[in-house]
Amino acid sequence: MGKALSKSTRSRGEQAYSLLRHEIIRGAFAPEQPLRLAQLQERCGVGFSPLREALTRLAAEGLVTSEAMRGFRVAPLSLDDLRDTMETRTFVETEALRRSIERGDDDWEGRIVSSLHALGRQNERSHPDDPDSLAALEDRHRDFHVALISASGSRRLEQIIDNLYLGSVRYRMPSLSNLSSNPARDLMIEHGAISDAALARDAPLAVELLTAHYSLTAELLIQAHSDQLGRAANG
Amino acid sequence: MGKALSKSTRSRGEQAYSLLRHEIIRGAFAPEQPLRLAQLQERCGVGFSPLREALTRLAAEGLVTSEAMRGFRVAPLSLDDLRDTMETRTFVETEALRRSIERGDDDWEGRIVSSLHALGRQNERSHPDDPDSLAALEDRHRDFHVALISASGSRRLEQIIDNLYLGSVRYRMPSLSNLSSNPARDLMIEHGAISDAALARDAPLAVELLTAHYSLTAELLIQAHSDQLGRAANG
DNA sequence: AATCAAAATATTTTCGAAAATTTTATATTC
DNA sequence: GAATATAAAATTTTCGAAAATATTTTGATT
Repeated sequence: MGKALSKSTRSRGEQAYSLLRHEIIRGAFAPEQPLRLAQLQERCGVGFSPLREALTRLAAEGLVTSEAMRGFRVAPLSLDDLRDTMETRTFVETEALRRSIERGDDDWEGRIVSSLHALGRQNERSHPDDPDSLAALEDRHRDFHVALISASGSRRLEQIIDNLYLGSVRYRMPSLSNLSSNPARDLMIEHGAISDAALARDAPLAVELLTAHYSLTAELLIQAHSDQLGRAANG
Repeated sequence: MGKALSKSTRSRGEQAYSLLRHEIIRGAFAPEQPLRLAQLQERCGVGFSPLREALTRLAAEGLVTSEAMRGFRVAPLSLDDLRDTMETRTFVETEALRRSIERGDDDWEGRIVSSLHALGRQNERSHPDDPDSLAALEDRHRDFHVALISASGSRRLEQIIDNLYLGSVRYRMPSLSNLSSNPARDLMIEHGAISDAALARDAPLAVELLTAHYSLTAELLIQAHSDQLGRAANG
């Protein structure tokens, strides 16, 4: 049997999936907005079947809602969900961090160091006015947090963390420039401190710093969105 | 066909989804077995499109794997995954239990009492030789554990718990008769003790009992499956 | 004007054939 | 005989029309 290098055959359904995923995360659609097939067909350039598959998958992941015979909508955003998501994230990720500190090997340390470095470089390069660079920064940020917990030894925890990240990233996107330009905050210092504590195998400190990191993020996001969502409800 | 009184319009895709979900949980298909569309089309009585949607959703939930252009398979089972799933379940559910004990109101207590009662009744009624009654028992068992954590106040934790239950139930099904007929174990006493501790708002005790409950279940399942999976690997 | 039913329109959902891809079988070469 | 190319079969994936269902509009009645 020939071990030909597998040509990455991305089906149309997967294309549609990742495109829609991106657009929803980016905030290209309003929350609760109906996602009409005909419209999406034009936008994505694929037929009904792969489109419905993509939407079904996104529904299972929580990015869209579906009602029988009434199609799909963009999943709603709410302050309660934001709070819940960030709290749950903290709860699960701190456990995964503890386990990683316990079990992590040289490769794990390498992943932390290199992802932190990449995050720093992208941070220098990024500019609040350039959406692409901010999206890249968001990706590096994610990579760093994934690296931190990448030695937990639990596939299940990793999956949960991945899904919770997905649930929280939508809240960050619209106001990311706000967050990163917050003068009272130096994200790189926070990340560096977490990284140091993890590499020093100081689990209590690392957990405390990660918790503080997420608490502060949650507070800022809640503040940003309580205005925004409140305005939308009254306007 | 059928009486036209259906207000709840279940689409064919949803029918196919819940049918396949059941069959996979029941163990009607072997792990890693390819799920051929033509075959399933006959079995479920629906066309390609709703079938693929159902499979896509099952894949997102972890019951099925999918590879581009090579279709779907029943998700594999492994000892590592079993261990991981039960450990993660314990970690998440004990937290949800703590919060429920903290926040639970009269309705929460009512749900625990009534679901425990229903579990006891079904337990009397069930017979190891009757698969239907065992499936019903499994459902009542699930209801009880859902009731226990139903005042956590966290939709996210509930979702995670739901998915982890789904990930573990397949390991229990084939050998459920083995488990329930284990002479060294009285499940009703274990459940009663957990219920009592929860209603008495004794969080540490309730958590300890729930942990022990899951640990014992995990041990028995691992024992049962290490034989079975080991045999399959060597034979 | 308000209410209701029926028609008209819009949208989702399903079906089955056609296209694309993988897998298996067959033939060819060295 | 092993390896490789080519053809045939099996299977997945996609498309667009048709069916099923939801939503809006219309028009008649009170």
